[in-house]
Formats: sequence, C-alpha cells, structure tokens
Amino acid sequence: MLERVDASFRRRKQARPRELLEAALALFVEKGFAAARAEDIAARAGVSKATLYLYFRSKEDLLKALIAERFASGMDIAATHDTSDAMASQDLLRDVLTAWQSTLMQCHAGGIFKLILTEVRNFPALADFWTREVIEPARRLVSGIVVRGIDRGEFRSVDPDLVVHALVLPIIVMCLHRDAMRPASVPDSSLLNAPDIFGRHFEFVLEGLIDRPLQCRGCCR
Amino acid sequence: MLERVDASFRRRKQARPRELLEAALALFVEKGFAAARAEDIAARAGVSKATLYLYFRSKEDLLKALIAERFASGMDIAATHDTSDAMASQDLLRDVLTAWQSTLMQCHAGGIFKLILTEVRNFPALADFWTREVIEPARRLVSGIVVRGIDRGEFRSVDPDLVVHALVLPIIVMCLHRDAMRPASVPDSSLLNAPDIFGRHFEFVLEGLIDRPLQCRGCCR
Amino acid sequence: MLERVDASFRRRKQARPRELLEAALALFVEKGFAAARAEDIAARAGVSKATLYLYFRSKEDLLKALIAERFASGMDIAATHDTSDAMASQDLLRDVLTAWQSTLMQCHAGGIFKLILTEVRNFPALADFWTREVIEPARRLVSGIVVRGIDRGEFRSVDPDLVVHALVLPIIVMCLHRDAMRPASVPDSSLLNAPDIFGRHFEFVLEGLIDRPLQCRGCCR
Amino acid sequence: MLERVDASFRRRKQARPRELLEAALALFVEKGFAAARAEDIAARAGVSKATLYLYFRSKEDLLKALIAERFASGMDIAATHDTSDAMASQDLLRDVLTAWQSTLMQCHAGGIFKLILTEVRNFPALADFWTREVIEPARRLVSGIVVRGIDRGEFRSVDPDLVVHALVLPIIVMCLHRDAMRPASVPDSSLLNAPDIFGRHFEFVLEGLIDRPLQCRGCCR
DNA sequence: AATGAATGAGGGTTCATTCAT
DNA sequence: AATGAATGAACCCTCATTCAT
Repeated sequence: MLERVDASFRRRKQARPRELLEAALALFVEKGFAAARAEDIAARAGVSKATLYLYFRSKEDLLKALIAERFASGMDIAATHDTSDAMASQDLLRDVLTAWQSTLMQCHAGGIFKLILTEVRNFPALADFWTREVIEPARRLVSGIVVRGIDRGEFRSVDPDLVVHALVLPIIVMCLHRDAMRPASVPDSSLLNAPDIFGRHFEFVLEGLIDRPLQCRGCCR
Repeated sequence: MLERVDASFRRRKQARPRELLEAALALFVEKGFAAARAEDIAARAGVSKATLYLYFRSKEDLLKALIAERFASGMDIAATHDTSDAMASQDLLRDVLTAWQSTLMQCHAGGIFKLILTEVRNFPALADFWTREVIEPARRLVSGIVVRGIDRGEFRSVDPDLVVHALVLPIIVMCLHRDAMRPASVPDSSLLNAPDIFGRHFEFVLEGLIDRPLQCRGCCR
Repeated sequence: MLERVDASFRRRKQARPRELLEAALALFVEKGFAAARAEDIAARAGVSKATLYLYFRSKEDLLKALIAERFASGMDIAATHDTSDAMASQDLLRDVLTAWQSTLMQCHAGGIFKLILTEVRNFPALADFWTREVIEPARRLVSGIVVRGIDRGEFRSVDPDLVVHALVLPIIVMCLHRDAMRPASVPDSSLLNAPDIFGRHFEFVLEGLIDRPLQCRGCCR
Repeated sequence: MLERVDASFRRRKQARPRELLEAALALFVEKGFAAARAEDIAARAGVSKATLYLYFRSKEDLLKALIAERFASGMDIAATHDTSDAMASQDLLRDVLTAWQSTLMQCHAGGIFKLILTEVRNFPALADFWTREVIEPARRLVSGIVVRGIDRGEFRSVDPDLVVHALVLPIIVMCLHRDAMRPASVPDSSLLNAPDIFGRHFEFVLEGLIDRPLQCRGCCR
C-alpha cells in the first residue's frame, strides 16, 4: 500500500536527478558554467534552489555528474551499425557516419562540445571524456571500416586516420556551428547551412578514397 | 629629463588600450568571459583595476572593442598569396592553406574561436565577425583557387564549397584542439596530434580533387 | 505480538522527548546553540529531522525545555549530605564539596556551564537557572556548614561568603576547563590538571579557615 | 605633498583592521562566532560588508587575527609590577593581583574568556592562547611571588600552585560573570557582586598563607 | 506517529564598478 | 591620468522549518 500511495511522489524523486541534470546541461550549454545560475537550473527543473542541493553537493558536482553519467549517452557512434559482410564498405561508412551525424544533430551535441571546449581547463575530466567518448570511438569505428574496405580492395590504401580526419572533424564543426552559432544570426547562405552538406561532403571525400578500376578515363590507351 | 619621462609616459598612455585589450583577450580566452576578472585583466596589463575603467566603460566594452578592433588582425587568410599564373593550382592551394593554418596556430586562433563559440549568444557581433572575417574569406579564397584549378583542367569539376568544407573545417577543429584542449591532458596519441597531420590531410583531399590522367594506376593494362 | 511491538513502540514514543533533549544537550554543549544543527540533533536521537518538530516547536524550544526540565537534575549540591552532629565541620565541608565536585565532573557540568555562559544573553532564563540552581544552593549549603563551624568553634570567624568564593569558584573553573578546554590540546602540565588538585586546594583553604590552638607552631617558645 | 593629501584617508586605511577587529571582538563576544554576522561586524566598524573582506579573507580569519594580535594586549599580568626588595611579599602579591583583576575587568576579558571557551573546539589555537597568555603568565608571576615569600619567611611553605589556584581561578569566574552573565538580569545580591569581593577574598586566602609568629593566640603558654 | 522531500530566508563571499585623492 | 579604497548587487550554499504521504 505504501508503494501505491508513494507512486507518483517516488517517481518524482527518482526523476529529480535526471531532470536537474537535463536543466543543468541546457543552462551550462546556453550560458557556460560560470554564468549559469544554480537558481535558474533549479527553476528549469521545476524545483527550488535548495532542492538542487539535496541531489548535488555543488554546481561543480552537477557538471561532474553530467560528464560522468549523461554525456556519453546519445552520442555513441557505435550504437547501431550493420556489419553484414554483404555490404559495401562505402555504404557501411556512409550509413554509420550519416547516422552518427544525425544523432549528434538531434541531441544537440554541439552544445556539449562547446561546453567541453569551454570548461576543459577547469574540469580535466572533460578532456578524458572528449577523447574516450567522442574522438576515439569515432576513430576506431571509421578506421575499422576503412581498413575493411582496403582489405577488400574497395578503398585505396590510405592511412585510415586521414579518413577519420576528413570525415569526422567536419562533423564536429557542423555540430558546433549548429548548436553554438546558429541561434545567433548567421546568414543561411553560410557555408555550413547548405542543404545536405554532409552527404555531399561525404561523397566528395569518398571520391578520393575508392579504388575505381572501372572508372578509368582511358589514360593508358 | 622631464621630457624623457613624459615621453615614455605618453608612449605608455598611448599603448594602454592596446595593452589592456591584449590582456583581456588572453584572459577571456583562458577563462571565458564570465570567469575572467577585471582585476586580473588590469593586473596583466600592468595597471590598476580603476585604470581599466578609464579606457573602457565595462567588461563588456572590452570584449566589444576586442571584436571590433583586434580579432581580425592575424588570422587573415588572404594576407599573402601568390597569384602567379605559372603556379599549379594544387600548389597554390597547398601554399595558401599551409600558410593560413600556420598563422592560425601561431596566433592561437583556437582561443579566439573558442571565445566566439562561447560568447556569440551574448555578443551577436561575434557571429558577424566569424562569418565575415573567418569563414567567408577562407571560402572565397579557396573557392577561387578551386575554380581556377577546374578552369585550367587541373581539378575535377566539383562544387568548390565541398573543398572548402573538406579543407577548412578540419583546420578549425585543429585550432580549437590545440588552444582549447591541448593544455588539458590530452594524450599525444590523439588523432589530432599526429605529425604533419594537416599536410597529409591536404594531400589526401587533393587525391580526390585532381584530375589525374597521368596518375593512372594501370587499370587498362 | 502486536501488543509487544506496540508496547516497545509506546515506550519509545514516551522516551522520545527525553532522547531528543539528551541529544540536543550534547550538541548544544559540543557546538553551541547556533552551530548545532537540528538535523544532527534528530539523528543523534535516532529519529528524522521532521520528527523533532513533532515534539518541539523550534530549536529554541528545545533549549528552553532543556533549561526548564533537564539542567537542574544532576548537579544538585544538596543531594546527599550527612548532617550528623558528631561530624567535624571541616569533614562535613570536605565531604559535601568533594561529592559535588565529583558529581559535576561526572555529569559534564562544565559543558552546561559553558552553554549558560554562551546563551544567557539570548535566554535570560539561563541566568535564573544559574543563580537558582547552581550558585545559590552551593552558597547556602557551604555557608551553612561554615556558620556551623564557626558556631562550634571549629572555624575562625569569617564571612561565610568568602569561603564559598574560595571553594566554589575554582570548582566552576575546573568544570569549564575539563569539559570545554580539555578536548582541545591543553598540555597536561596545566595548572588545572594536577593530580587531586581539588583535594589539595581544599586543604589549603581549610588552613586559613580553621581555628587551631592545637596546631601552634611553637611560636611562643 | 602626496602624504599631506592622503593623511586622513591613509589614517583611515591604517585604522581599518584595528576597527574591524574591535567590532568583530565585540560581536563574537556578544553573539558567539557562529551567530555574529559579517555584515554586522562591518557595520559596527562603519564599513560595508565587502570592505571587511578587503582586510580579512574570511570570518574565520577575523577570529584568528583576533587570537594572534589582539587578545594578548590588555590582559598581560606581568605588565607592571614592582620588584623592590623592600616590599613585603603579601603586598606585592596583593598589588599585582589587584592590578590584574582591575585590568581584566576594564578590558572586558570575561568576554574573551567566554569566546575562548566557546570556540576552542573549532579553533585549537585558542587553547594555546589561553594557556600561554593567560594561565601560565599568571601562574608564573604568582608562583614567583609565593616562592619569594616562602624564601623570605613571610609565607608558610605551601605548593605555590595552590595559591595560584585559590587566587587566579576566582578572578576568572568573576570576569566571566561580569562580562557574560551580568548583562543578563542577575540579581545584585549575587555572591559575585558583593562589594570589594576580590579584595576580601584575597585577604581571606592570605590568612591561610602567611606565617604569623606575632599573632600567636597564646596556645603554648 | 513518522518521515522523505521540499523550500524560504538568510549568511558568507566575490566582483564589476565607482569614489576620493 | 592613475589608483587605493570602498561598495551594491549578485551568487553559492545552508539550514530551520513545513509539506505530503
């Protein structure tokens, strides 16, 4: 019976930390850590300032909890990727990166990237997070597909890191641009707002990557 | 002797605003706008806190002055570029971008990029600056060379913006990485610390760009 | 079984106020009224913070209840004293004061004395308590024995209050020293830590008090 | 000339720490450390709360500074004491203690004693202060005179510490009583408010101390 | 009766900004 | 022009107290 009575109350209590972290993330991203007020975070989570301190010992703690528990989710590149042997490496690569880019855009990863850039000096754990949860997984996955492509004779033999570089870094800038710059009045004519810019960028990079015996322009004749 | 003293004094006085802006830039970049203390900026410029307010009406004013007067210098991509017709477009492109990348690295443009990302919401002028002084000049210049290359039959016929995308965005991330992340303990094995990463990245992108009748891989034999 | 449970529960409930007062006393003594946290008091009494407020309307109320109900017990000088006529006044005095001093030491009266000193300004009732329950009873009792001694020709004829002064005040300091200072690192060589300091002090004062025809130091020879 | 212009300003600045310490002492004594508000301390010193923090890094620092710099002055028992050989030890002792008692009363040492008792748990330095600046100097001085008196045949041969005990501890209680209790409504009939109580107490203790061959009551005859 | 959750009010501390010299 | 001193306005955080179950 106690359970019944408490249900909604308990559910609330269970949800509090998550709600607070959500609110904190939003405000940290919006204003930066220093300028985000504890009271505003609490208000955004629908509680009073003091309640925030029931769940987190300090504003710093909030950020640390964000780093530890919440950042990772939602920007996992390896989440879903088809490894069927039948698939061409270039399609695999396209699928993975398109999905990741889409995920990052949807979860407003740019805000998080910005926060990491801004606060990494005060919270070195952010550097770890950045490396461990963003750069390296992406590198590992993309490299793997590139190596697979090279092994299968689909790709030219290139340093896989160069492909990572050419495909992943632009995604990061696009995220930053969207979540940090776009709210400000950036003209739509901007380079980064072009329609399907990532898709076309991907195909362009692919051009330099694929081994294409069939597309010989008759040079040897 | 009085004149001498006055002279240096005057020179000092003339230099004050510049010195203060310099100090402000350093601290804004290091700690962010909100966390940079007016007192520290003044101290770094070698004057008292009150003196800062003789030259700038507020901390915000400092940033606005920075945006208006100081950001542009030092990251101008068009500063020096050879337009001799004799030069191959790929060499031209390589020279320009290598020089720019080098300039950006040297003037710690990453810090400024970070500042722009962080404060653009509070200072919309930063968005203008970003577009007008960074993205568009680079786009214009690179596009121009690409078009020249296509016109001269050196490059494949591609959307020039894609080349901008593939070459410029990674440079931005590299700057951010260097000036915002590197001070934190990022492992040297990091993707972005690889030796001559930009040079190799450039060559990789170039591969997909050049029209290569001479570089046939022997496909027709 | 239900009865059993209820019984102990009831007993618990009956005991709650006492347990809370006990806990409050301990923490008020340890940290002072202002610095003692309601939550810590409740925790020490084994209940939740909210429960404390079922029994006492405020933290102040706790102290008032302490003053009213609990301080008096345990430091009553008149508790047990032998009034047999056969006893020499000096022995009577020694017995009474030694017993009292011992009682005070055991019940950590020094902490209470400290609390009285600290909070008397905010709780004037503490001054009443101090006078009515500590000073005056001791004064009455000691004075009475001194008068008895004088009447019986055992003591010199002195103002009884002077004896009270000489014997009671040092006891108070000793209590304060023990319960307020000793936990801090006071060197054992301290004046107040000497072995049997009270006993020896008593005998010293007694020397000046007794009429001693039998203890002539041979001055007339 | 600069000195002239600044004179009053500078004097103010020089005086600030002293004024703040004075105010802090008053409020710490009146309300205890925890309950004394920084704002009230500043207001009492005639400055704003923020100004307090120009001179002291925290409220704790204020107390530490008080301990280190201000407590000692004003309660120095050894300040002025005549060591002329011509003086009788009992007169020397009376003079010294009367002067000390008077000094302590005037500088409201009782408040400081109370503060020490209250805060010694949080500021162990207070225990050092108490021992080093109050108890031991008094002990040393009184002991010295007692030994001198014994050596010169003026006093009975007693443990000097007992005399310290009998004379110094009551002074401490009197101070505490006056500065901590008296503001509260303690009846004037109180033991400790008797006229010249210390003088009479001293004479009483002296009775038990002096060697008096001339005052033989004829016991040996 | 008991308590986990919540909060209003308030205190300590900082800092951008102004004042007096 | 320059600055040491001063401060009002926040902001972070705590805690006595109340609410909802």
